[in-house]
Amino acid sequence: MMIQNLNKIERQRRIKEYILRDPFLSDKKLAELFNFSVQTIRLDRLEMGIPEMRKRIIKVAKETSLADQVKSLKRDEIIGELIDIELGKSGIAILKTVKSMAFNRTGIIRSHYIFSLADSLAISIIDAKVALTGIARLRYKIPVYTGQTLVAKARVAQKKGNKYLVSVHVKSNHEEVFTGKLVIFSFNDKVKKKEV
Amino acid sequence: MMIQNLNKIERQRRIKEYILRDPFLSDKKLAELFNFSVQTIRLDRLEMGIPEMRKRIIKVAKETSLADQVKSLKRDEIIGELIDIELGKSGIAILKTVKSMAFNRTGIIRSHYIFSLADSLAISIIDAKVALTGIARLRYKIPVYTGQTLVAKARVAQKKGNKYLVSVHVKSNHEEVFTGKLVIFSFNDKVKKKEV
DNA sequence: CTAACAATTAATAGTTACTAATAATAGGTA
DNA sequence: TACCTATTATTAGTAACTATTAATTGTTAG
Repeated sequence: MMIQNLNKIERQRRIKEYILRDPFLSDKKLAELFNFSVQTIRLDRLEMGIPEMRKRIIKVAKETSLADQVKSLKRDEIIGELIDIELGKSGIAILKTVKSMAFNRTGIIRSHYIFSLADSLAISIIDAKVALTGIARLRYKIPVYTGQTLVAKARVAQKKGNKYLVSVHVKSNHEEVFTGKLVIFSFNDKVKKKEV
Repeated sequence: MMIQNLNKIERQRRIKEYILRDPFLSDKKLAELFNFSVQTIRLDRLEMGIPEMRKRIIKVAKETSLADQVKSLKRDEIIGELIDIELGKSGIAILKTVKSMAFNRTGIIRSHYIFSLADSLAISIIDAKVALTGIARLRYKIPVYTGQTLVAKARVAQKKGNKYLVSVHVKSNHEEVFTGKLVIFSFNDKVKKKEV
């Protein structure tokens, strides 16, 4: 019974994972995968409160069918729009958040979009051919929801040789939602022309 | 016959429109909407080559499903591919870097792509409905160039209530290029059952 | 007027992927 | 031995179909 029980729990854990990764798996397919009967799989699903395949598919479909309209964002749009910049000193960028940047369930913007905004702004204010992020400390203070417009302000706080300390503050409606401190290294690989 | 014919064509045009706008309409619902028999609706669908509701839903779902084999570039370019996961414990994801993720001048992958890989992996191993990044400490150790494949390993290092400390290590060719420590908070908006 | 034809509806059998309930079986444990 | 858990089997019923054949209705050309 002990061994059986453990097996059962382990099996259910794996079934859950499989379904999470591939909601299109029917009970029959799962039964074949795990070499258990269809009935056992069903019992497992019931015990875990996982709905049948067709309902799972409908859920997945609904989550996105409404969303789409707005297609894939161009990568550069992740960066936001540079609205002001003083090379070597500071810069401001804004990003209008859209549905595709958010978790479907909650409408909360995924953290890496905010980091992308901060990071690209920080890099773009460095007055060098090449700038690379070395270390970053990020703090997400308040969740940001789809539709909110983010304003990022970056400032070079310190400079030692080719090492810059840049602080970035992101606000939405005058409320700070994110702060970050980035250590960025600059390199002047070859000839340095005027500017960008 | 002329009038009938026109009606038929008109009806089919409208059915097509309805289905386009709402792929979840079954033949029965369409029959009710148009006040024709289910059989007529079916014939119309067949004549127009429109698949049945369930297939339409599957199509919609697959277009955006994370688990989908045929991955939509946009999303996967950012998130990478989950290749193993043990909910609540650890996970592995890989990301094949491409040109569009890099700076043109140097071919070095922009840091936020690496963070995105790490961050999404960290979030996906949290066994909760909603997980949000709160704090992050990142260290970029070696530049990554276009074409390199990144392997990210995340592990829950600590858990206190709904606060998780997740460490992520990203390697390329067995060389560590990035490490990060993320503090993630989980939320169960709709509590169902307790587990584990 | 009627045979022909299109459009529509009905009827029937078979499919998939289930739910829900009940029963049977194997392998332990107390 | 009686009980218990896990597993498997069986049966009836559901939605939403496919595929086929047949019946009905309406129009119209000869």
